[in-house]
Amino acid sequence: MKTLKYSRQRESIKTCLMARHDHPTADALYTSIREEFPNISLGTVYRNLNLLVELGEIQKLTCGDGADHFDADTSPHYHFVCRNCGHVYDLPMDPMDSINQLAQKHAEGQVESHTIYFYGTCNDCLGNN
Amino acid sequence: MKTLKYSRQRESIKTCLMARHDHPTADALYTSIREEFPNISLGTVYRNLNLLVELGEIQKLTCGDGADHFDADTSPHYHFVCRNCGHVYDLPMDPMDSINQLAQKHAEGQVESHTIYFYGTCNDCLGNN
DNA sequence: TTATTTAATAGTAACAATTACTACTACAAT
DNA sequence: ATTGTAGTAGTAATTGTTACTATTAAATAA
Repeated sequence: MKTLKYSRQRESIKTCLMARHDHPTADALYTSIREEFPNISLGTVYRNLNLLVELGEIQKLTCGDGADHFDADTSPHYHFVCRNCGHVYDLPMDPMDSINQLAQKHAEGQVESHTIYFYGTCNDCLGNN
Repeated sequence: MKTLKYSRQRESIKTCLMARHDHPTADALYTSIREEFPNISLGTVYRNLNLLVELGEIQKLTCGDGADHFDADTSPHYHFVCRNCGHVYDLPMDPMDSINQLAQKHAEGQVESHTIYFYGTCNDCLGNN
């Protein structure tokens, strides 16, 4: 079995992700971490992000804009994606666990979880701010 | 303004997509279309799939497995994705339009639509079949 | 029908996001 | 200290997708 070994880079990746709430892509995170670790490798960022996802310490968001985004908040919650600027916002609404049962009635298999992405235009892009 | 011109390739792409219900990727569709058009180009498949999406004649599914999938059924409906084999199944359940209003209460912008993907293990992978 | 215009194509190159590889480094358990 | 192994930087390779270019073919007009 492989024992996990401490690394400053991984710590920094997680700390940095926890500090921001804009659900950055691997590349965006890479850019901000380079301020602290000027010669960190993009591969290191990807590898550790995936490792942290496997450990259940962060979660990956695939909202359909090409690149995956990452979120340090692992509690089940939904996201609102602006079709105009691509910004991803947390949606502080209760998770609807009941819809799994709803889906289960029609599914050809065992339903375990679900993801929801809401799409629209954010206040910034609407000029309401 | 650009007028749309008929092409056998596009027709075949749409016909082929309508004939199957396994939500193929562009590459999978490319493979089956090559039986009829042995020298069709993968770029042609991508270009026409995206064009058909823009025209609203098909829809694109981004279920998080890397490649986009395509669905000739444009009516709003949800999908069940097997985490084991990657298969994508239609979920014949009513669309829950009301959850847009729910999300709207907490969203920092104008909510227009949503997507839901249910994840789990399909009957084939469970051995229930 | 032929000629003309222009969208669509095949083939290939380019691209972006991500992963794999390799030699080297650093942690940690003898 | 030595040694085993996880982690790293740097780079190459892969994958999914889009862009480019010369050519083909569909629609329109003569």
